Formats: sequence, C-alpha cells, structure tokens
Amino acid sequence: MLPMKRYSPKDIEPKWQAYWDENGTYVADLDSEKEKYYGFAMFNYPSGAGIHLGHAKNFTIPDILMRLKRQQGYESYSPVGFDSFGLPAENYAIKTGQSPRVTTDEAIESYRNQYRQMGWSMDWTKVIDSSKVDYYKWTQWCFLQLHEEGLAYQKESLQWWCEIDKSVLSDEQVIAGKCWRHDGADDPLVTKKSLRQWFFKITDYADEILEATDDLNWTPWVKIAQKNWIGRSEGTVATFQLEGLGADTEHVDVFTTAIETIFGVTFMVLAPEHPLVATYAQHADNAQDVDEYVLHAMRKSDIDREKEKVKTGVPVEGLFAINPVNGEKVPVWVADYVLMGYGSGAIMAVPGQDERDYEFAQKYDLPIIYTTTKNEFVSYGPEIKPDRAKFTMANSGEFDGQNLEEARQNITKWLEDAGKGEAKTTYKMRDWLISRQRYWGAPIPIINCADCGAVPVPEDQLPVQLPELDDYHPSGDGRSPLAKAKDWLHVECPRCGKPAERETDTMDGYVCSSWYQMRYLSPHDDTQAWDPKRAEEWMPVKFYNGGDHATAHLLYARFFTRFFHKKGLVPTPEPFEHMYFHAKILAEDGTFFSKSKGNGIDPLEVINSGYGADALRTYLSFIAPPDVESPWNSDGLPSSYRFLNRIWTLVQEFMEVESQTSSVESHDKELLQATHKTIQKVTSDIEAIKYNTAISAMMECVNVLYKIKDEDGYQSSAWQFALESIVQLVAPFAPHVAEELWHDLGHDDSVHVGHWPELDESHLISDTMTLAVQVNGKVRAEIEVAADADEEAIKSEALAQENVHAHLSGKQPKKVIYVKNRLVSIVA
RNA sequence: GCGGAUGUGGUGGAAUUGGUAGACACGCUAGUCUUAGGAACUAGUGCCGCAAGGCGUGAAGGUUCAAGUCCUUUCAUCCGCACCA
Repeated sequence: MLPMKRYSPKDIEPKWQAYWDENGTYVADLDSEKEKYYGFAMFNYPSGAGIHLGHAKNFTIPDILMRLKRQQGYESYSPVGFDSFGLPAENYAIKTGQSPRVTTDEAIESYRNQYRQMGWSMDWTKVIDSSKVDYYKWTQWCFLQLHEEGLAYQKESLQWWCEIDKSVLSDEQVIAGKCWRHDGADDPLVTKKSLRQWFFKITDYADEILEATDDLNWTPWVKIAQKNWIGRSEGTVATFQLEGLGADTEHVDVFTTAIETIFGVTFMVLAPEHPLVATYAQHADNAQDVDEYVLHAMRKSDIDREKEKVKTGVPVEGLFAINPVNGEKVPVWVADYVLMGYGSGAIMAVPGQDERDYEFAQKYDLPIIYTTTKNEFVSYGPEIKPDRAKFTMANSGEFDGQNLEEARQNITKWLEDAGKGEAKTTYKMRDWLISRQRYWGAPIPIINCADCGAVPVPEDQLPVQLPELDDYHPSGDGRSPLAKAKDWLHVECPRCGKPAERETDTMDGYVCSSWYQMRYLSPHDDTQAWDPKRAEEWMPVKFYNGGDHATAHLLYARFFTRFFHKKGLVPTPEPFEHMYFHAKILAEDGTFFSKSKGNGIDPLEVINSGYGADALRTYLSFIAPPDVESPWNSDGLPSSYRFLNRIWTLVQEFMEVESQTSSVESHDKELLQATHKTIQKVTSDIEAIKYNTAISAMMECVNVLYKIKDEDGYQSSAWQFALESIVQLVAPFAPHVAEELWHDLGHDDSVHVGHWPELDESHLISDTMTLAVQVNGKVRAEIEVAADADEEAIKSEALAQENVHAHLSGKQPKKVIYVKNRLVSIVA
C-alpha cells in the first residue's frame, strides 16, 4: 500500500488558487437569474507596507459568509477594489519625483498577490481602482450631480497655513501652534488663511439619516456613534438686544436647550470669531485686550483648545445685552469656550445652572442666580432628568411655581408670541468639506471663469484627467500642485468661451469611497457610473464589514446613496443592509499592532511558515467572535492546523479502505445525528457571524468521528456522507484543503459552488434523552428516559432515584416541576 | 462630564436566551506508540477536600422551584463623543 498522502498546505494551496483563477470559480455573473448575495469588506488603501493580520481578519470575515452563500447556490459576488488616492503616495512623490501612478500600481500588484494567497474568493475580473481615470471620471460625475442639485457649493473657510511650506495643513499637522515639519524654535507659528473651498451639503440629509439609523441592522455602537456625530438637539433661540458701543440696532441670537433657565442669565458670551466682536470691540475701552485675546484664541487649533481645561475670556467693556424676558441688562464677554461652529456662536450664560458658566463666573467674579427653589444646579442640556422634573421654578417672574418641563414650553411660547425667539433644532454635524489642496485625488470638475464664476465641466467633457507632473511639491500659493500644470490649467470657459482656469483642488478621498458599492456592479461601464438595473438587482449590499470609519465613511456613503436613491438610480435609500464592525486583533502582549513598534505580522509570513492560509483563516475565525478584540497567539495556530489535519486524515484513511465495506452499521444513527447537528449549527453560526462556535461545532463532530472510527472502523455507508459534509462545512474557512479533499472523495467540480450539505432534521431526534434531576435547585441525579416518555413517567422515574431519596430525607416533595427536554426540579 | 459596552478556570472563550456553568481550544499532568513529526493518540485538568460533601460567573442584596442570564445598589476595565450651550 502506498503511504498516505500528507497534508501539505504549501503544495495544495497554490495549486487550487491557480485552478480557481483558470476556472473562474469566483467570477460572478452580474446578470444571473439566481438569487443574489452581495457582500464585502471596506476596500484598502494600497500602501507600500502591504497587508498585516488586521487586514487578513478584515477580508476573511466577509469571505466566509460569501463562500457559504456561493455554496448554498446563490450568485455570490465578492468584489475587490482599491481606495488608491491618498497622501502616502503623494508624499513619496514629493520626496522622490516618482509618479504616484507608478507606486500605486506596484502596491496594488503586491496586494493582489497577498489577497490571492489568503484564499479570498474575490472576483478579480471586476477589480476597481479609485485612482484610475475610468473610475474617477464617475467620481467627478457624482460631483456634478450634487452640484446640479445645489448640494455642492463654495464657501470661504479658514485653513492652517505654513509659511515655509507655502501649504495648507490639516488640524493634526499643527503641533503646539507650529507646522509638524517646521516646529523648531526659530520656525514661525502657523497662521490661518482664508480659502474658498468646496462643500457637500450633507446637513440637508442630517434629519433623514438620523431617523433611519435606529432601524439599521448595524453594529449597535456604530449607530450610536453616528447619532452623536449628527448631534441633533432641540432647543430654543432667544434674541438679545445689544446696547452700548453704538451697537444699539444689533441683536444676538443665542441657542439654548434649557430656555427655562433664562431668568438666571447674568452675562452673555460670544465666540472669538463672532462677527459682532470684530465690528464693535474696537469701540470698547479695552479694545486692545479684546483684540489680543481674539488673536490668541484664533491661533490655537481646535485640538489645542480642547486640551486647555481652564476657561479664559475678556469682557467687551461698555457692551451689554438685554434679556428678552425681563429686560435685565447683562455684560457681554468674549471667551473661547464658546464655539463659533455650533448654534449661533453665542450663549446666554446661566452660571446658576450650567457648570461651564459657573466656572467662568467664579473665575471672573460674575453674579450667580438660581432659578429653582432648590438653589443648586438643576438641569442643563436637551433632557430634563426624571428626578429633577419635579423641581419648581423660582426667581423667574410669572413662571415661578411651574415645573421645569412646563416652563420650558411656556417660555418658548412666550418668546414666540413676543417675536423674541422660537423653538429650533441644531446639529453638531457640519457640511462636508471636500476640497483638498493636493495632487493625488480626483480633480474637482469645475472651471473658474472671471465672468461666469465657477462653471461645472459639461458631462460630455469628463473626465478631467490628472496631468502627469515633474514636481509634486505644493504650488506655493495655497493651491494644489495642479496649478503648476499650465497646459492643463488654462482652458476656455464652457459657458462664454473666454480664457479661464480649472479648479485646482482635488476631492477628499472619502468621496471616492462613497459610491464604490455601486461601481462594483458596473466596473467596466464607460457610459455610466453604474447601471441602475444592476443596482435594482443587487443593492443594497447584504453584508458590509469594517473595523474603522464608524462615522465619516459610513455616513458619507449613506448620504450619497440617499441622494442617488432620490434620483431613482438606486433602489433603496441605505447602502448597507447589514454593517458589521469587527474588533481588532492585538499583538501577543495585548497591545495594538503599530508601525512604530514594528510588531505587525505579515500574513504571508504565517502562511509560508508551513501552516498555510487555511490554518490562518481558521485560527483567525476560531480565536474569538469577530467582534471581540483578542490577541494573536502563535501557540494557537497549530491547533487549527491540527484540526484540518484531522479531517485530512479521516478522508485519506477512508479512501484507503473504501472498497472493504461491511455490513456493520451500529453507529450510523450516532454518525448521522452528529453530522446533521453540525450542519445545522455551522449554517446558522456562519449566518450570525459566530465563526468561533461554528468551528468548535465542527471540532466536536470530528471528535465524534474519531471515536466512532476507533470502535467501528470505516465500515458503514454513512461515512461518505459524514466526510463529504464536513468537507463542505469547513470549505468557507479552509477553502484549499476542502477543495483537495472534495476531489479526493471523487468529485471533479469545485466544492465552492453549489455544494452545501442538506439538513435532514429527522436525524436530529434521538430515541432517548438525558435529564437532570434537581432537589431544591441542586443536581442530584441524571436519568435516561425515552424521548417520547410522558411527564408522569418521567417524574416518577426521577423520584425513584436513590440519591433523590437521600436528599429528600424521607419527606414528601412539595412540588415536582418537569421542564420539557431539560430537567426535573423537585422542591422538598 | 455624557453615552455605550464588558466583567465567567492558569489563558482565548462556550452556555439552547431563566433550566445540568466552564462546550471547543491553548496550557499543564500522566500514559501509549514510533514511518522522530512543528508528531499522533488516550486519559485527566474550575476551586477547597483523602473522601462524603461544600463553594463557584467582579462585589452586595432581591425575585424564582431554578439566576452567568431578570431587578436594585456598587466596584473595575475598555471604547466612543467631548467646553455642542
């Protein structure tokens, strides 16, 4: 007899990868008549560093589910693509002059190699690359659609500016007031430069996105994060008349969620950027102090402001505000704890009820008034807590004696009647700033004409192609390096034909990733961004996985999908039916993998160590539920290899003895029961993304098979079914070894398409069952009874147990409870 | 501060959703075997105890025949947002 074939991943894995490629095993027919299943993980930015175990987990999660669906007979489409515009390639280009196109292509090639070796069932005939012109042409088309509906607009916005680089900086690039690259003692502070930038009006969709959030089948905390991000709060706007410094004709609107505290107002605070500060502070006696304070505050980045715990501010001497409810005159201050970007950039300060105002009043010795009978902090913010709802108003004129909730409504109504305010809803979410003064992004398809303004590039003139440059440094005038491509820059205005210039800003990378779920459906279509009929068939995405971007990307994609749904191009308003947010895999010491620590692990290293991709995939799935953070433990990997090897051995041994069938079938019932139980468990666990218990169920089944083999040998006809079932069940996790064994078992097609074992529930039922017998809540015996035994028989069987007698100590039981199929509980 | 989770053996984690806590693995202990492999297989392994038995899901109460699961209080850890008026 020949020696048994051994399980050698490094031989079988490349073999089957080539086979799948050649046979187009994972190529989806997008026009298939079959029921469709569409799912994937957030696509990657192809960096020079390659993928690590975190990416391995990210893509393995959907791969397993998509494989299950393909095996169950669905047209299962696992797309693949690259989010390839971005900073690393551009920074590299600035340093070396190497075109980002070249480095990006190289990185993608290397990613492709890694993806294939992981055994992911992606359809490479439909790969997309967001930095290729056949993709970003349609990103530009999306921009034009939004522009046409008035959802893309320009606005002046302050940007951090480094004088040395002659370049804009993001918030994170400002460190202690200086540019991250120029933070020496002699380097200048960063300044703010006002630039005209493009925005998408996502705030128009804030309400409907918020309202739809609760019903999503998404990881719960992601939904909460999105709701917080949108930050809707309902409150009241109150109008305060100004007085002094020549501002008597001006008024300030303040937003508050606690209007019932308005009688406690003792001062008003304006944000340093508030326009009225610039206009009237110059007339104040302390104009210079105010000026200095404002300049100082505006120089701090938001991040720096956040770090400062102590509140600071200055009064605008001589400027007062009139409280609309009682005519009280209060001083006006400027302080940077009030943010220009929220509400109206001005607050009515109520130090008697608000901690922040209280702290400020203490520091600057401002008066404090309490507006409830309790004389303490009562409530602030959108909700009045139940235990405080009964507090009673005081010092509040005609509203004294009312409870807080009533007063809230009544004061708002009073203001509305007096024309001095109204109920209002505000949002934390701002419009989406999409302009980037960068080269490696999708050019904004706009032509700036002196006469016509910002004119959209006509659709038939798309794409606006990125020109190749010799030098990728910023242009130095606040515009992107594109401003240096003169041939590209100068064009005729599409409207009047006069000389004009292209917009040199490119789009935020999040724009590219806001619509790729549709492009995957028409990756090669050069007549439209996607085919709406395909979208009708395939959208929404059934399963979407990621471990990042809980707010930004996932909100932007929802915004785009809603927009195109309204235009009739997408069948549903939501892009992702089930969004699964997985937890990170940690380093062995429980810390995060990080570049600076250099503790990242390349999956290829694990694969090539001899354990193979199948063991890696299985181990990643087994280590913990995918949404639970868990450390990588290299000791655990051999256990997955061992498990696969045990299946391997069962099949190989079976093949050797196949011809020696005999009639002994004493374990068939047990064999079939174990197999069908496993089919049921694995199917439902994969669908519920509980891969760890799916694998443990298969391990249990394999353990049963070994036990039966020891007692019976391979003599029964049920073995073929059991082995084929296990091979099919393990295929989503370990596709290569499953394919090999499937062929060993005599099949000549792929196990991965249309082969999932069928559950026969009749095999799940056994003749007998084991019940626990409890006396006073403690297990005292076990009884084996017929599955169809009646309740009385079971109870008397339980009471007849010797140990039960002992614990009843001769007394009659007070009560005997039978829990069907579980236990008998006896109360003494 | 606000919001959201999560606390189970030496370790990762199971638990039919109120019904035999610790499945499946890692590790450890003992053994079998030899085609010495990254072996494989068998048995054991929550804690205390020689045993009978008792104890046991962060802690303390409660509901129940029965609580890891439900309720109240409390502690700890992690995550998100964070001067959002």
